[in-house]
Amino acid sequence: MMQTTREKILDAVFKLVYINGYNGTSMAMILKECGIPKGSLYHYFKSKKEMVLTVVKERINPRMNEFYQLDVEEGVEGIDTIISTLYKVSKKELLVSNGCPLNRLNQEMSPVDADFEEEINLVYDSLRNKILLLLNNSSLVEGIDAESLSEFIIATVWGSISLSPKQSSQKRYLSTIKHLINYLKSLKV
Amino acid sequence: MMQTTREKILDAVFKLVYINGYNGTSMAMILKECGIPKGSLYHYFKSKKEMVLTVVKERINPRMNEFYQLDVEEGVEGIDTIISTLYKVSKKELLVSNGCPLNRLNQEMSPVDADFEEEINLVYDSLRNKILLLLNNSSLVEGIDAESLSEFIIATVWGSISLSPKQSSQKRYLSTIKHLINYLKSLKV
DNA sequence: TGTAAACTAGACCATTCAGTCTGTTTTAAG
DNA sequence: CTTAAAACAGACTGAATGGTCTAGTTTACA
Repeated sequence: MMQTTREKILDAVFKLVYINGYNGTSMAMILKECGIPKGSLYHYFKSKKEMVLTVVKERINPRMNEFYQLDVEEGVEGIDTIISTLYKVSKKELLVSNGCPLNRLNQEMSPVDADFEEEINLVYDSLRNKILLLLNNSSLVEGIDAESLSEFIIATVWGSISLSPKQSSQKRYLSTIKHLINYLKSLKV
Repeated sequence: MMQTTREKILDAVFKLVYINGYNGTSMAMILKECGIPKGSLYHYFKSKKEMVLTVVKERINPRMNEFYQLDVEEGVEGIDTIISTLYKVSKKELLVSNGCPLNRLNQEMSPVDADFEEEINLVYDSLRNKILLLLNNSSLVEGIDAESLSEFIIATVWGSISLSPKQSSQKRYLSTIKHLINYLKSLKV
């Protein structure tokens, strides 16, 4: 199936912003990457900002949901779904190469632009809520607050991915995740 | 004591880059912030890049060491020093407001510039090595690898700080750190 | 006090930036 | 076939970018 102009643009923007960040990516770079003239691009998006926000919605958000498959399964303890997802994710190389695209943009844009903050938090919240749902569907040892635990899980995964983005080896990342899994297992009743 | 021109520049750069990132901070902004004319500034630093790298060395690095006081204490289990430092750090508000300045710059610049990557990794490594030293000075339950545990600690703390930098409340951050402390305590023999 | 070096000062420069403008071509509907 | 809208195309614009240049001023020391 042939890719539409709009899709070509979004793919190029995702790729370049993932590597160079928002301010590090110029319109000229984007135009060159997707080989589409300026007039066409501005036909689809009214500004650079709107374009990148669209990438968050239509590229990064689905990607996050694809990576972190965290839906409630019949007859499976929620926390076991989380653990097995963590295992699976730790095997996927591409995620680690430049850190988490959402987190990267979050660091750069959220402190400086409320629209980005809002859009990025939507993705983050949906992820956290899925984890929360799974945790509430589990029997945990007493005194464990599911909400703060869901934050902890996300914080640790994101922290692992974002540590020294360029050279962080798969192995290093994996051994970090093992500690998280280790901790989660200790919370099962 | 009076502040030198060079110090004024570094302070302004630290502040602005912390908020806006590297590419989001222009020379014009820096000049305005510190009220120093261009010619003077370029007398001290030959380029924007050199200037920001100097900020990493002379502002961010000492700041990290000041925040994370992780030196070996006589007669104290290393892991207890880590735990009490985590407690202390979680009470310091300023760190959380815009995330960790080192991590922020890391996310933006490391994938794109080898000099930044190197300089930032120096700070990160010194922190990790301190933690490693403390862990090696502790009795941990069997099967725990101190090296990967030190990575895990940093990943979790950085992840906690960087999650939704703007609005992440102190409370939320604190409850995340509690899980880390909880885990660390479970590893004491 | 003479003088070289350190520092201050800001006008100026080429380049790049995001975004606009004015057309041309293609598509789809009647 | 006609026609209006959607899409393509790229030259052009004003503002902002990092950095240079040529001065003037202060400092430190001989």
